[in-house]
Amino acid sequence: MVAALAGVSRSTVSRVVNASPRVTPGAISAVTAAIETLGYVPNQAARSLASRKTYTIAVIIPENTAKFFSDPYFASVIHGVATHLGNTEYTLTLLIASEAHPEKTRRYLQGGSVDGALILSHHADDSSYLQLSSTLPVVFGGRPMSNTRPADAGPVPRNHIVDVDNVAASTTATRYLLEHGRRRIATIAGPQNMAAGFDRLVGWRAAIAETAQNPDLVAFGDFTPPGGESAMRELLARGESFDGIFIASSQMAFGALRVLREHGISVPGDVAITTVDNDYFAQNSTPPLTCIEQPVAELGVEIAQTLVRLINGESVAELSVMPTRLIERESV
Amino acid sequence: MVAALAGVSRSTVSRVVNASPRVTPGAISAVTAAIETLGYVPNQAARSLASRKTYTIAVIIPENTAKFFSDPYFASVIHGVATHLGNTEYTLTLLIASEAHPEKTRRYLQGGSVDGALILSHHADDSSYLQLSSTLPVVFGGRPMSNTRPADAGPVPRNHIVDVDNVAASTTATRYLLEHGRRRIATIAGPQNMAAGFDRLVGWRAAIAETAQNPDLVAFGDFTPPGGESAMRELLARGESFDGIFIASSQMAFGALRVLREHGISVPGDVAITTVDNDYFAQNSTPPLTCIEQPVAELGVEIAQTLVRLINGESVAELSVMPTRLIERESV
DNA sequence: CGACTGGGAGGGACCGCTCCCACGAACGGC
DNA sequence: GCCGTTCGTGGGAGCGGTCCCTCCCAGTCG
Repeated sequence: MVAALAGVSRSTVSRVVNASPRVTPGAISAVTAAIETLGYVPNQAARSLASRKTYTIAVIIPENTAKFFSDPYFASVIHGVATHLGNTEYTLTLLIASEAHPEKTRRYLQGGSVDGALILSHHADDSSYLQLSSTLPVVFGGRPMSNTRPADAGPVPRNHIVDVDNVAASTTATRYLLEHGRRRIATIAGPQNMAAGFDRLVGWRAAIAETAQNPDLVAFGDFTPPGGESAMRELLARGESFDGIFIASSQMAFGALRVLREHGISVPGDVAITTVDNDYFAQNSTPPLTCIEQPVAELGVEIAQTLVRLINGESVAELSVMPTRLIERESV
Repeated sequence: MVAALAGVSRSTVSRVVNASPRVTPGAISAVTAAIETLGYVPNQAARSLASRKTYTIAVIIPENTAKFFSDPYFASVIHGVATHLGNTEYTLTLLIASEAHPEKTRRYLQGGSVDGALILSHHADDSSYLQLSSTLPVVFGGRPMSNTRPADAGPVPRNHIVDVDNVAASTTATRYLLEHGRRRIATIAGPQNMAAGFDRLVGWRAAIAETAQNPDLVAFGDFTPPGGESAMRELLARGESFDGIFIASSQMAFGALRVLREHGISVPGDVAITTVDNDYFAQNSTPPLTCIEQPVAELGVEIAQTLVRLINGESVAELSVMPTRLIERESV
């Protein structure tokens, strides 16, 4: 191996590879030369077996990849994560969790293949991840879902969370409609088994509660354009009129807009819209949408930073809430 | 450890964990019980060090994640890959390649962390991956780019490729416009450093070459909606008229449509459109687009299958070309 | 000039698992 | 009843690193 060619011991090779300060320049150059000619790459398995470190971090993503991938939100957050991790010694890996074979994911995570895990967009359904942090450093991007509800099986370990205040954000977006003279405000809410869906409906309700309106103008979508379409169709089919609507994601808003256009309903003339996520859809629909912007990239950075600190054993705040801001466009 | 609690040797534990047939039912139940009470998860590093297998496969994705994620094509292909791998013992991992620190990716891939790698959408720029297959089983989803050009540094090892015939597909799509009476056919081509972009332009040229048309009605985009927008603006700004256009991706077509609408140019009245990728954009734009459909999920399955066979040392065809088909809609 | 000091290099145990080999018991055939 | 098989099990040698401990040698000081 390398040690023989360089004429030194394995210990010295290890020191050179790990940039230990106490090595003679001569030894360093001999070893690097040997590494070069041999095309040597240290075996990660052996290394992590001995050192109990892998320097890789996993982002766990649900198997139903289509939804995950198509949402610019995740792309941006992951970009933020990757950016931060790029400056560290950690490698980022996205782990596709096969729902049919959860033990594969478990083996990977608990078998020491990674130093820590990131969970974005947690569903109420996969409660397994709530326990993960007792085995492994874990950070949730967005509050995990069961925290709203009583723990069903044993105590849930304290989880580290980086989130935005979805309730406040949607209250703001809904009030904005009211402040601009709209009186009957509907909403298209997201999936109720995800915090972003749940909390944004809570926020809408909070704003509506301050008015005399009957809070029943709700339809549900799955955060995708087709989901927004069918939710809007459902809302229109009910025959109740509304002059403003808060839509829980710009992708749904995009789908909903198509339906409004079909029905000859003008925006913002007949119906004003506010939504969440300042992405391509919000910026480029007709008209461009007034929306709540989340600091997506910063969110990613913060999540990554939190996890790395956790791995290093530093003490980190359990909850970090990032600010949002409202961007005014032509849809109101 | 587990062996002590179960009252057997480590060898027997290993046999049980690896489902070896030659173990007494009694021993099996004793070991599984011990595993259960101890919450034992085998250490992957130790295991892969000893067995030289990791049972994980990486999809390498370029750092500029935004483009990658937002393209439904990748989501579908990866879904296909994940589906196939879900039925095997392999775990799928997406490796975000930090371009600023290529050695991190190299260590991960060549350091024995994975049994094989998948490369989707290879750019001409990252030639490093062309050599990867001499170290590791590798399959390219879509022909790697330098294959068109003379090797610049040493011999390129033979790479396994799963692809669609992009040239034929775009020729078909362009001819379709001609067959429907269009006479001046433009194109919005994709990035020329990617095979999908390059080949689709070649295909368009091939169809145009059969006509008397001057083949200069080309603008370039980056496969995204904004890219399609600016390409269309550029095309219109040139002042040359055209009554048909082949757009190399439906996302670009989506952006281009916005511009046509702005300019009051009707589709298909004034300009007919064909494109590639039967995704949400093609199906839901106004009007819905005639397009070439790629068998995206099947492509993923085929890619995964090929890689697993390669890892198992089976002999596999170096090139597998999947069929495409044209779907007629209202844009022509 | 000898003893002390400290930094660089080597030796070997060990990380947790796999896998080969050897051992012993049970069983069947002659 | 003895020997040859077969099958389950245990023992031990690695896999390729890390890291602690020891050793050696050169430089310094009394």
